[in-house]
Amino acid sequence: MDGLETRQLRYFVAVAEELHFGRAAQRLGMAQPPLSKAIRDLERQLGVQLLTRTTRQVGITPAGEVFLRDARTALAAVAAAARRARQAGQSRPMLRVALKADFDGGLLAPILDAYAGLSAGSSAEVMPVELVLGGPGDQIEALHDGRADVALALTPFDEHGVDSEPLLTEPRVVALPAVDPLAARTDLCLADLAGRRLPNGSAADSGDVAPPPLGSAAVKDLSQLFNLVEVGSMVWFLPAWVARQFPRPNIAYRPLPEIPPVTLAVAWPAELRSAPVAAFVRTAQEVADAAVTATPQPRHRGPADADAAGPRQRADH
Amino acid sequence: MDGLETRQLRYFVAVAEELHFGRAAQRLGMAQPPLSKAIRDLERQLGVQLLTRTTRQVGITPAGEVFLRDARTALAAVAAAARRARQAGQSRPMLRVALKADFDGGLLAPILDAYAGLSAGSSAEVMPVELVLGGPGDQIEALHDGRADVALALTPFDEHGVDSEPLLTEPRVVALPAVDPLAARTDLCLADLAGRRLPNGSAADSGDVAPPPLGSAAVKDLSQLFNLVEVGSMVWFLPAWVARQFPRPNIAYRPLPEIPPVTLAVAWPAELRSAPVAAFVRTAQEVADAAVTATPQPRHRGPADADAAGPRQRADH
DNA sequence: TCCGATTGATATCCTGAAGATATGGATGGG
DNA sequence: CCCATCCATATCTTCAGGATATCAATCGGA
Repeated sequence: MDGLETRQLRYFVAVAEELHFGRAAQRLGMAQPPLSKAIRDLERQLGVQLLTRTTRQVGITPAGEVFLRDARTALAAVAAAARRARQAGQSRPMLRVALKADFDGGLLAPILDAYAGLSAGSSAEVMPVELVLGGPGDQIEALHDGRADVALALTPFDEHGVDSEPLLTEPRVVALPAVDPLAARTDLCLADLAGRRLPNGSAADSGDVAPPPLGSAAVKDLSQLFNLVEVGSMVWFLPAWVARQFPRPNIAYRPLPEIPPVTLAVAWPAELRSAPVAAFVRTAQEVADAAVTATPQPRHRGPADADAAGPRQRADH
Repeated sequence: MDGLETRQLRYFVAVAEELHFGRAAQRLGMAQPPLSKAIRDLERQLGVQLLTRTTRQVGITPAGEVFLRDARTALAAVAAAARRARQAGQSRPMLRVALKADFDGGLLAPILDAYAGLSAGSSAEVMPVELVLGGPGDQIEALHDGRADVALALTPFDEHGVDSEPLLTEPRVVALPAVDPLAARTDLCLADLAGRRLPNGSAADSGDVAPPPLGSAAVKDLSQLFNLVEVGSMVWFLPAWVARQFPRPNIAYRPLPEIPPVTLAVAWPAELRSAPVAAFVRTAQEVADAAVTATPQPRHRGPADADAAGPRQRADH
């Protein structure tokens, strides 16, 4: 009676995403008829209609929607099992740390140093670190499908299935072309950005003040982002530490009090808190605490930037 | 390259649990040779040795341990996908509430009433309730594999992958045979129970003061438990509300300050917070609050029990 | 030390299900 | 009204999952 196979889940996800049997079959590297049959068998097995097909169009039922969601997480869980097993089988297992390039708040290097330095004490809970930078999806997704053991991510993110501890909170600044008239002003508000293209694609003059995603998947690293900003095709919201770490002559960073601050957090799969992960998390927290309390604020740029890169705050949970 | 099937996971879990190919094959309803081959193929596919076999004995490697854990959760995720899809496909979808019989703190009936009464307001977020009482594992497991949408459970439980809100906290009492000499005393401590058999199976004279599990899977409901206690073969720790709800002539409930109190909580899968679930959770909290603030303490039994069933406290997170 | 019992591995055969190809039928657009 | 599009049906083929029989290695006991 029971016994769903991941193959069936993969097939359904493909069809549900494409809403087109032909394209889904092509994506799966198979012919269309067996795919149709597989989906029909799946529906019969579940006793539920997942898709509505006319001869011209495929739609998804409410039950199909929930199954699509659950199928995706189940597939991620299976992939995670495989990845973690492979990882655990390595003779030199690595602690895989996922992060978005340049979005570490300047903490990555000291954290890695401190973590490596831990080996003097108890060697068992320290292992070599491997950075997971690219790949599909965000860092949290890398945790879910087993590509990484721990992640540095900017909140807010999807907390489902992960535990996390905040490391540091900073306000966000807006990155403008230096030639932009707004760059001459020190106090900006969201309304001033009317007409400029924002990260979420919509123009700023639409009334939404929702916090724009600053980790849009489309832009892979800061270099690309800086290029877009420099040519004036976009403005962007960035954590203040980025303004501190990456001064650029053609880009002006300005504070924007309306935008809520971001928090950099260390996250790991909720089920899994191995000794090395725990040690890494602890180390990260200690480094972040030290950075907040001990570090004098570096000010390499103009006075406006000093405001933008206001005092670091230890994030409170 | 990739493409792990749930069948492979089921096979591995069986072998890893039995540590015996023959028995595992029997459990899976298949012959031993293909099972051996399947496991070997799995290991080759992962590039990792999961089991150590001599001709006489099967052991599990560290990698196998982590894979076993992940495989179990992946299988639960797949099962959950199937169950929830079936559920969502029903023409009259039900809100399935998992709980342990008689362990609802007396809140179940008022919660259900209040929840049903909600339909007057916004009908969309209320659906008929189905109780999930039995089945393998505990209520949290029922959430994980999709047998239930919400659960009432006693903390502490495994919080991984679930969100929860506490409803009420009460001290625990010990249930003794009325004829037990200790029943004459009003103030007991753990040491007094030396020699009696405790729920976790170990005798009380072993030095552990760890909170004994009061939801041992072995005993399905309170009737069985009461029988065991009445014949003097066991003493048991129970939430104080049980003493209030189920007075028994042959059983004495006595307070035991050393045992930490329990909290009844409402829990749901972390990924899933549908409108009906949210409404149920809210209703449960409101009912619990009302019960704590408004209910006069009913006292049907002797003075000692009154102490045992001390004031209800609203649980603080 | 030897023999039998236990247990996993190997060899060979078979069945069924996954998949391919060819084709039909329904629908929407021009 | 016809053609293009797209899902369903029918039939055939292949191969992987599984069964049976057997071997090989190890442990225990006499």
